[in-house]
Amino acid sequence: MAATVKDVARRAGVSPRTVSNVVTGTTRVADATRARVEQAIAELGYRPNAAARNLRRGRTGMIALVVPELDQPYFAELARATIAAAERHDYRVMLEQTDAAESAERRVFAADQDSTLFDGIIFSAVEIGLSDVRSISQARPVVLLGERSFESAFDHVAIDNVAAARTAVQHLIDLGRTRIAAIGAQDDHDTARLRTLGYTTALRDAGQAVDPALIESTRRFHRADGAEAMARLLDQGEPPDAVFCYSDVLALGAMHTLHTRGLRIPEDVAVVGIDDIEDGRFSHPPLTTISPDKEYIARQAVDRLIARIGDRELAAVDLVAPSELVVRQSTSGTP
Amino acid sequence: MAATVKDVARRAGVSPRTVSNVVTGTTRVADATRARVEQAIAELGYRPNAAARNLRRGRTGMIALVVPELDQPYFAELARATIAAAERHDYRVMLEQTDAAESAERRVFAADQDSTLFDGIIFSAVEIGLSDVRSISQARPVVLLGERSFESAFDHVAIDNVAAARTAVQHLIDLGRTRIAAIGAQDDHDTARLRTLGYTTALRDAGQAVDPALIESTRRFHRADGAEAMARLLDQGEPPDAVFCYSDVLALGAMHTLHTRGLRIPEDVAVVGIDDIEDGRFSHPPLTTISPDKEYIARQAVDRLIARIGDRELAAVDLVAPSELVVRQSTSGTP
DNA sequence: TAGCCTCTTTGCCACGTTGCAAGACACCTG
DNA sequence: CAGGTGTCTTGCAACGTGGCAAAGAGGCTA
Repeated sequence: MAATVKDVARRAGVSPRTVSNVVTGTTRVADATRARVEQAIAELGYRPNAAARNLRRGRTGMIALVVPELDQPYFAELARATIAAAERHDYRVMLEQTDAAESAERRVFAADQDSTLFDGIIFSAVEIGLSDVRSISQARPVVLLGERSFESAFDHVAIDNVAAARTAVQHLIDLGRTRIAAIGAQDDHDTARLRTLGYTTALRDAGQAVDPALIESTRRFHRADGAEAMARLLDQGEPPDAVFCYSDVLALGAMHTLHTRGLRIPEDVAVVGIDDIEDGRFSHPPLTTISPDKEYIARQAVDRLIARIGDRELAAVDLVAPSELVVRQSTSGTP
Repeated sequence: MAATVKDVARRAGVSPRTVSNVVTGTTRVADATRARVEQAIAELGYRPNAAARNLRRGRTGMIALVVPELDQPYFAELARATIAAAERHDYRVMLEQTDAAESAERRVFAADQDSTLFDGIIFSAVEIGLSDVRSISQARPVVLLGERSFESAFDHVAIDNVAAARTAVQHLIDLGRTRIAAIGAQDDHDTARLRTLGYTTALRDAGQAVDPALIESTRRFHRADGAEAMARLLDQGEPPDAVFCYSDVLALGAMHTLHTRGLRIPEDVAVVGIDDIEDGRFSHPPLTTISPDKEYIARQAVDRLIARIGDRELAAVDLVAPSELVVRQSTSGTP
């Protein structure tokens, strides 16, 4: 049986309350007393019981970060940044994976079940619908990451996806490319929709026609999806001379196919992605990408969530995270 | 204020105890009563309070997985598998990052502080020393992942690193390579040491000399470290014709340098890694690697940890996870 | 119809902690 | 030396749940 405040108190010859005062540091304690208590704590190896503390305090000091897949580099990097941001508030982060739409429901439900385990939730899941979020939000504060069509009701942090996509495509246009494909479109995915909008807007602004045959949908955002989409594009009559991928991982998959087919990057096909994951910096060739400020996103999301935990009545805000084009050899040619 | 069992009980016209019986399902409850209680739960949006439940039950249903860096693909994939394995036992996984040796101490300490938050810990951190683990292990069950020189004292799951390294290097020897370099050696890292042992053993068994100049140490296991180590190897007089990297990420970094220097893979330099991360399947060329069974590792670690939570007196076991060579184009030539 | 048995439901209490507010004590000022 | 001030310590109670064992209800057998 682990030692409790009572045991420590007995050993140090003080009341349990004083032990608590020493441990939490909220109240003034005489140096001599503190020393005695600390020694007793050390001797007994006392550790505060988190469950009891949580129960008494009415909060757990934990927030949940819900992502589709932890082993997608973007989310892993985001998770890392989120954990770091939460740490500064003395909060811990519990990671939840939704995997896929179907599974997501189950998970979200599970998260809701054990809800009292978290003080708040950061959702970076794409599959979750408005009603799901709403039902969760009744119970506890929620911050959403990524675009949402129903964003106004909740705190929300994202890059400007239309602008990001436009910038990426404009970069390809500036290189003189005229058959620019897109990989990653998804009708039921808000972020993807905005990126498609940015893509078509950029083309139209440049006076280029939008060819639906050059817009490839993918079921998910995996390397394999990017590879398959690229293969489909190449199997059409006239291949593209550039491709804008809605994520770096898709782009890496697309490049895989291009290599396999013996096409040169960027001479035959230029490739640009979004996310700026580390893989892209070391791929062959290194990947041009739109780099969202993940630290900013994580920090804002955490700060906002914790503010909301403190005051449930705060008005919802939309925060736009910075993002910038990072040009590497997948578009700019071999150095 | 959230609804409690008392509120539900009042509404359903039963005692709080009956509500608890319905929720936990441990005791028989008449169908009519159950229906009434469930309706009241739904109406009030009642959710069990995790803190109170943990306090009463004396366990939290959470385990910690401690890894160096979550955004290293291997650990992200391992985390994913661990979360899935834990889920089958109705356990949740809390992820902790140690980042680096120094930071690790702080984290481990923090984990120990809040110790009662977890029922057990799975350590996949390389920087942690025996004394650290021992101090933690006093408080709660621990399972170690990866090689340890002090393994006998704790439950422990790992691949056979010597055999894995030998297999990888033997593969390069079989291809006729004669100047086989190694990237990733670290004197103070048990896993790295065993891999170096496997490397030298394979060379000696094949009658090849071990050239210390071909063994590159790296401070960490990042892409950049692999890239730099490869550059150092190439800057020496005679370049290697093959390189065995102690992780896929190192290998991807090494390939980056090879591409930059205009060397062909595998014609000029064959590359093999360890970990079988997804990146390697889509790199250019796809990476030959030793594939450890991550699902096995995660499952065994979780099963073992939970068994130990149930019985603290279990004898420590060493479990060897399967691993196999996966040959791709980074060694076998362009298809 | 009494007695026994099984199935349900319940009351009591403790898990370990901390908020609150009062109590104890020493010391200082006038 | 009384009164006051500030510092430090304490007792009490409650957070919400579930283990235990006993009480209650209803039905069946003899």
